[in-house]
Amino acid sequence: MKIGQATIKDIAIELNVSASTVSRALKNYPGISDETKRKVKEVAEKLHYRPNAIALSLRKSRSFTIGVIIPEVVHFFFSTVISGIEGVAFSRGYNVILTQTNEKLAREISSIETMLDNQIDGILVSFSKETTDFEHFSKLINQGYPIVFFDRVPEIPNAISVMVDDYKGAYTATNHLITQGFRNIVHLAGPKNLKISQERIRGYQDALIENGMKIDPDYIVECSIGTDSESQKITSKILKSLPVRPDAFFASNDMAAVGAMLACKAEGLRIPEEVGIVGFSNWQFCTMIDPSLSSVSQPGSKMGAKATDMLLDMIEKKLDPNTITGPVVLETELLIRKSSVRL
Amino acid sequence: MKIGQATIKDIAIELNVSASTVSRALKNYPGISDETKRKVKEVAEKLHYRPNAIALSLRKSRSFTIGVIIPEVVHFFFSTVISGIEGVAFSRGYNVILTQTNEKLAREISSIETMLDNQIDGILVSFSKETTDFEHFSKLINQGYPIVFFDRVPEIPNAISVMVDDYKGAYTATNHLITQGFRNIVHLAGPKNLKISQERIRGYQDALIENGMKIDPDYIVECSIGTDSESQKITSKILKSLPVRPDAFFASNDMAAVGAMLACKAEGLRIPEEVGIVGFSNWQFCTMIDPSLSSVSQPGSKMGAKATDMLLDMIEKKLDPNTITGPVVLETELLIRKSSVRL
DNA sequence: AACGAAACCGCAAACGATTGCATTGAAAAA
DNA sequence: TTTTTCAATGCAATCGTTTGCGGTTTCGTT
Repeated sequence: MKIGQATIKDIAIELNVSASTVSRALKNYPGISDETKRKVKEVAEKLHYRPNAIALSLRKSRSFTIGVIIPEVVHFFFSTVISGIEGVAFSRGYNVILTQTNEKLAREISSIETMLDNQIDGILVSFSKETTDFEHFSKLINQGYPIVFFDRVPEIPNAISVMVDDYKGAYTATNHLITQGFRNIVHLAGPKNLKISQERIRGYQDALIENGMKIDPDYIVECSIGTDSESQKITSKILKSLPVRPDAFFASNDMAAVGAMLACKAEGLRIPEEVGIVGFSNWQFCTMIDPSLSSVSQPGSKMGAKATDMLLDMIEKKLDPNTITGPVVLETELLIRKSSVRL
Repeated sequence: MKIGQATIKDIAIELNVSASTVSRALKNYPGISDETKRKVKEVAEKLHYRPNAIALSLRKSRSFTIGVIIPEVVHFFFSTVISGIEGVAFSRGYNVILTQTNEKLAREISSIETMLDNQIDGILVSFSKETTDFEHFSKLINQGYPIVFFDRVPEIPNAISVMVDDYKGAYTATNHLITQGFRNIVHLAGPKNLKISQERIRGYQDALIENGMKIDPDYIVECSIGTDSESQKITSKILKSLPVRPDAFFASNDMAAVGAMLACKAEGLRIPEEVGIVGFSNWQFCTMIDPSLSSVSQPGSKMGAKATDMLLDMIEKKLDPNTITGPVVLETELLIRKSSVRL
C-alpha cells in the first residue's frame, strides 16, 4: 500500500483498464458499461480513493477556493463576517484562504499576489486603512476577476460591494439621542478617509439639522485608532475643553463608546441621567457593561454570507457583474439599552 | 496578450529556448549561461511572470498551505489564536485555510478530508466539543502527517500539542480569591469532557485543599454552552439553592463570569464587597465592565504562533515529532482587577 | 456472410512546472 | 587533426486528472 492517497491510476491498474475509463466511470459518463462503473466504484471505495484537488485545479484552472482579505481578525465585527463567509463557502463546496493585512497596504498587495498565484477563484476584500489608491483592485476588476468588497468599499467603477447602511444607522442613533432630550451631542468619528466614517458623520449631521440643531465641527472628533483607551483620553479632554459640556456621545464604534463611558464615569457624570451614549457595531460586551450600551447593530454574519453568495455566483457565472448597479446595502438596527434612555 | 498569467512556456517561446532552460535560469541553476539567465529574467519581468503555485503543488506534493480547524471564529480567544497563526504562516511563506466546525464532529471530519484532498502540508486543530473519538486524528498522526493541536488537545499517543497551563491558572485564580477572604467559592466549569475544563477544575480543587478547605461537588457547576445568559440563569438559581450562599465565583470563561456578575447584581449583591468574581481568558471587555473583571489571561496569539512554528518545523523536517515528549505549555497570567479585590 | 452502427474503451495531449538524462557544440588537450 | 572535456541547452517523463478523437468489439440487420 502506497503512502498517501490512491490515485486514478491505482484503480486503473487494479482493474486493468485505462485511467480515462476510471475517470469517466467515476463521473458516470455515458459510454461506460454499468458493469465497469460498478467495479471501478467498488475499487475506488476499497482504496479510499479521493480525487486530488490540486490536479483538478491545474486542469480546470479552478481551485474551489476563495480568498478573504481583512484588516484584523481580532475584531468582533470582522470575526462575525468571517463566520458568515466560512458558512456559505463551506456549504457551497469552497475553501477559504484567510489573510489579515493589519491595516498595511503592502500586505494587502502581497496577499493578492499570492492568492492569484494559487488560482484562487475569487476574492473578498475589506481594505486597509492605509489604502487610498485602488489600482491593485481595479486592475483585477477590469480583467474580469471576481472580487466583492464588503464593509469598507472603494469608490471605483464596476466594483461589486456589500455594505451596511451606515448613514441611516448613524442618523437613527443620533435622532434617538435627540429624542431623549440630549442637546450637545459629540460624534466620535472613525478614520475620515474611510467611506463608512464619512457616512456615519453625514447621518449624524443630518439628524441634527432635521431637528433644527446646528452642526459644530468641534463636536466631531476623530478617533483614528479605535481603541477604548484612545477615546477615553480624547473624551476626558473634550469634557473640559469644549465651551458647552457635551451631554451625549455617539461613537462610530463600540470601543470608542466604552472609552467615552469610562471617561464620563471618571468625571463623576452619571449615565444616562447626565450623559447619553450610543455605540456602533453591537459588540458582545454591550449587554455586559453597566449601564448596558445602546448600539447600532451591523449584520456582520449576514454581510459575510451575502458577499460570499454574490462572489460565488459571479464565479459560477450565475451572476453578471454588469447587471449590478450599486452596492448592496444591508439594514442596521438600533438596539436601545440603558446608556441612552433617560425618559 | 493572453488572459491570465504568463507561463514559463511563454517566456520560452519569446526567447526561442526550452521550458527547462527558463525554469533553470529563473532558479539560478548552474549550467545556464549568465547571458541566458539575464535575458530570461528580463522577459519574465516584462511579462509579469509569476510561477503557478498549483502546478508546483502538484509536482512537489506540497502546497505551502496549512489548514486551521477551529470550533468558532466568533470567539475572542480563538480570534487571537488565528491572528497568531496567520502572522507566522505569512512570514514563513504559507497560506492559511480556515474552517470552523461550529462544535460539530461531522464538520470536523469533512474539513479534514477536503484539506487532505487539497494537499495541505499540515493541520492545526482545536477540536469540537462533540469530539470524543480521535480516530480521525490518530490515523493521520500514524501516517506521519503533520498535525499540531492547540488549546483543546487530545490524549492520544504521539500527538503534538500546545496548551496553556490551565491547572496553574485556575489554581492561582482560586488561591487569589481565598487570599481575599472569600470562603464559599463556586466554580462555573466548562464542558467536562474537555481536558481544559478538567484541568481548571483540578486547579480549583487543589487550591481549596491546600488552603485547608473542603471540596463540595455542589459548588462545581457545569456551564456547557458558555454564554453569559446561560451562566446568569445558573448563577441566580445557585444563589438561592445552595445551603450556604456562595461569596465568590471562579468561572472557566469570561462570558460565564459576566453572567454570574449580572446575576449577583440582580440579587442586589455588591461586587467585590459581598461577592468576588474571577474569569478566564481575559477578553477585551474585562476592563470595560464595572467593576472591571479579574481574569486569567491566555496568551492566544502566542499560542497560535508557537503551534504554527512547530507545525512548519515539522513540515520542513526541522523538527522530529519523536523528539517531543509532552505538550508545550504556555504560562497564564492572573490579571487582578476590581471584581475580586476587597482588601 | 457482410455491413453498419452502437457501445465501450484506450491513446495521448493538456494544465504548468521540475529534473534526470541525453545532446550539442566548441574549446582544450593530445 | 583527432580526441577529450565540459559548459550550455533540450528532451521527455512526471505529478493526477480530464477529454477529444479514434479504435475495437459486439450485435443486429439484411
